[in-house]
Parts: sequence; C-alpha cells; structure tokens
Amino acid sequence: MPLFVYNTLTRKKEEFKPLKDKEVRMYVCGVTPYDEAHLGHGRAYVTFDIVRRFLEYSGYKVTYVQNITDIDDKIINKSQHPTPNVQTNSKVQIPNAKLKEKCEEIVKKYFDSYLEVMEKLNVLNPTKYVKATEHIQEMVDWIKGLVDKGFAYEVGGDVYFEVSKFKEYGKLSRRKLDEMKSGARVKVDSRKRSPLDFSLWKAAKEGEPSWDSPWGKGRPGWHIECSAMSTKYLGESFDIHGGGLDLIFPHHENEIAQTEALTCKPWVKYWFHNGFVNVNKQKMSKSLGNFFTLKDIFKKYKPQAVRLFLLSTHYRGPINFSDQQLKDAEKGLARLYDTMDRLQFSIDSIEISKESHGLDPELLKLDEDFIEAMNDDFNAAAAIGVLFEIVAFANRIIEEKLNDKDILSKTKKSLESFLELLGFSCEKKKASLDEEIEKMIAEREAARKNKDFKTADKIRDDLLKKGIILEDTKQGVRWKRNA
RNA sequence: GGCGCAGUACCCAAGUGGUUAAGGGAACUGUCUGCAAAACAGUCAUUCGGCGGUUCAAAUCCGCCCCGCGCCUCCA
Repeated sequence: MPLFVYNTLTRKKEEFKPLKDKEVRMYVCGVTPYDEAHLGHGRAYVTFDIVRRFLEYSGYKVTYVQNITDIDDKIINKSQHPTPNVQTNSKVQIPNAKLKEKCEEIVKKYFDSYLEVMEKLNVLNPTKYVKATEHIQEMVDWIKGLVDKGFAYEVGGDVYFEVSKFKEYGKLSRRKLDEMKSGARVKVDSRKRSPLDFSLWKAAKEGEPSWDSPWGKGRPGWHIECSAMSTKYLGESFDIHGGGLDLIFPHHENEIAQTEALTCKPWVKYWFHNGFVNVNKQKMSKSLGNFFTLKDIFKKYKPQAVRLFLLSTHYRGPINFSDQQLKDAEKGLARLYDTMDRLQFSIDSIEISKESHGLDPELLKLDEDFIEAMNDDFNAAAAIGVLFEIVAFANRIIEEKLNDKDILSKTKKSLESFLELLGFSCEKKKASLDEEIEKMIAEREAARKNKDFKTADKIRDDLLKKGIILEDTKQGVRWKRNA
C-alpha cells in the first residue's frame, strides 16, 4: 500500500518516494518565540508530528529539523516595549545596551514554554532544533554567495534579494511577477530595485542586537535562516519542507528563490502545508487578537483531547475552534481509552481461554482500513473513524466471545498500536489509592450480597465523591476515574 | 483585482465517478442492573449550497449562480 501525499508545489497528490531509499529528511518552519504558542501552532506541529510518526511507522528513518527564529523584529520590538507597568501605567524604557540580553531572555522564556506545551500535546521533539543566532556565519556566507552570483545587492548596509533575477519566482505560490507588481498591497521602499525584493541582511539600528558582516553590523533577514540551516543539516536537496498555509507566500517562495539561485539544484521535493485554526470562521491570529494559547486551553481541556480535536479534521482543511468541539473530543477520547480498559478487564477476567480461532477477518480488515487512511495523505480524521469501528468491534467481542483471550488481546493490540501511532499514549496511571478503592469495592460487594443496598449505595456515593465511577458488569465490578 | 480553500444530518466530520454516503458528539429507544450510574446496542442524510450539463452511472467531472473564508503585509 503506497503512501500518497499532497504536494503544494505540484498541487497534486503524488506517490511518496524519498530521494534516498528508506530515508526521509524533513524540515519544518518553527516558531518565533516572542509570545505563548496558540492553538494554531499546536495544529501545525501536531500535523508534522503525525507525518513524522507515520513515516517512521512505515519503516523510514526520519531526520526532522525544525528552526527557531530567535532574532527578529518582533522579538526586538518586545524587548523595547515590555508589558506596561500596571500600577504606574507607564512604559519602562529599556536601555539599548541591554537589548540583546533582553531578547535572549524573551526567547528563552517562550521557547521553554513552547517545549512544555508540545510535550503535553505529546508532540515528539524533532531530531534537531536549530537556532538562527547560532548560524549567523552560515547565513553571511549564503548572502555573500548570492551577492557574488548577482542575485543580491547591497544598499547602505542592507542586502536585498533581487526577485526578478530568479526566473522561477512564484512557482510555489503560483503568482506571476507582473501581477504582483500591480498589486496594491506591496510596501514601497525606494531603496529597493523592486518592491518585491526582500531583505537578506538588515543593518542594525542603534543598540539593536547585531553581528559583524561584510556590509557592517546587522542581522539576518527572516527567510535566509531556513535556506542556510536546512541545507547544512539535510543537504542541498531533501524530501519534505512543511509549515502553515500562510508561509507559502512570501516565506517559502523566497526560500526557494534564494536556495535554488545559489545551489542551482532542486531544493525540496515535497511541500506540505497545514490549514488554519479558525475562530468563528476567522483565522486565529495574533493580529486579530482572537487566539487562544495552548497554556490556557489546557486549563480547561486535556491536552490529549486537544490533540484528538486537531486530528479530527484533515490537516489541509480549516478547523474551527469551539468549546463544543473540544468537549466532543474529550468524550471521544474517553471512549477510546475506556475501551482499552474494558478489553484488559475482559482479558483478565477469563480464566480458561477458549481455543482461539486465529485471525479474525473483520479485525484484519479494520487494521488495513486504518493504514489505508493514513496512506492517503495522512488522513488521520478518516483513520480515527476506523479507530472507533475497532471500538465497536471490541465491544461486540467482549459481549460475544467471552472466553477468547486471543482475539481480545489482538484487538487490544491493534487499538493500542494505532493510538500510539497517532500520538495518544496508553500508559496506565494507577495511583496509590487503588488499594483503598479495591477495599471499598469489596465491602460494597459484601453488602450487596447481603442485600444491604443502603450500605452498598453509600459506598458507591462515597467513591463517586472521590471521582471513582463503578460499573457493575457480568465479569464483576470495574472502576474508573471520572475524567 | 490576482491566486487559492470550503459549503455533506441538530453540531463536528470522512468520502472527489459505480456495492447500504465512514466516524464522533447530541437526541431517542432498548440491553444489563436490587436500583442507579456507567457501559454497550439499535435508531437517526433516497441525499451531499442552488440551477443546468456530461455520463449507463455524479456528493464526486464541467458551466453558471449563491454564501463563507484565506493569501497577496508579520503570521503555524
């Protein structure tokens, strides 16, 4: 069953064939740590986490590099204008000399926070995180190379890439140069030869963090870091480059221009872009102010439920954020985990197993359906649908094949491995209070046997107050924590 | 204006030419139970924004229209 992926560059689904057999090199645009990560970031990194996990599951060795833009206008801006003091309502002006330090502080704070929320979402760390400020020399070399080849020019300490020199400019975003020139929204900078030319190196203003370069003190433009760092760690050509839909233009278009202008080689084979998270049908974004940080969302909803919510829509489409949907996801997640528990409970309660009838064709079909869904452009939403069909199958065999340990175990194994593939951990967290609970349950059972339902019900209520829900089943009493 | 995405049940959502239009949530009914709860099961779209067209066959392809959104400026 081959994997088909949608490639933004060709606007088609293509069979996935990495440049090197059984090896995949992927690069994903990471965050600029100047504020808390919001649900939109969560979606992007969960998306590429799934790509990575499924490729690994399929037998590829994946090298996944993600950048951190740790020097940029937004960070500098934040360092100059810290949160106003609430009491005096006056803005404290930070002395220039301290700007660099302040920027580093901001980056550390928000990157740490980013790592924390990613861990909660069960997003695996990339093979390598790479920071822009640790690759200044590489970027300077790149810019020099572009200037030498005539693709870039310097004006008063700034260096720009001359877009018109790169003949294929626009091939990713499907834009034509002359159409864009007439577009009204391109800012005019008289020093640039064309309004579309973009900055490779920015001359430092007084006090701003800066590095030495052949063009004087300054810092790199945004796009160049991705070219310099991705090729350093993954080679001049690699398999996958990902990011949000909003990065297609201009970021990724510019990256292609820079990179291919210098290397003269096709750079990235497959471009993947995830869709946005919307709020009331509008894109969740900083500028609209309609964003919800992951930190805040986790105060209300379990991170795993947020993950399920994010995966319940295909990664390329829009997804609308609402409390109702998060609640639905929590219920769905509970059902998945609950079925795992019920299967285990059922397995444990069988003393003498019936002879197994080997592989169940229905289960095999479901296993196949799951993989088939994932092979179709990482269709996790469809795959989750199959997961729930496995749940229904599991419940049926719990009812029907009470003594067949083998098929119950196989079903549990399927469900477990698929949950893990999608990044839902199945580890059981039984706390120390288990013993006490077991004791109370035994007391209740004794009371029930004696038809002392008053005592039995009281124990049940007491347990409920502790957040324990009892289930009286044919195989005995099962308990679980109220989620 | 250019480029692009979307409209599937009460809500969310998969499906892009052909068996009964996945799945989740809600609701309703039932099973189990001492009673509950929980759990489980069943029911829940002759129909896919509208109108035409192509085809033996359309949610799926084509045309037009309606509605919503995104990118073109920092953005996951």
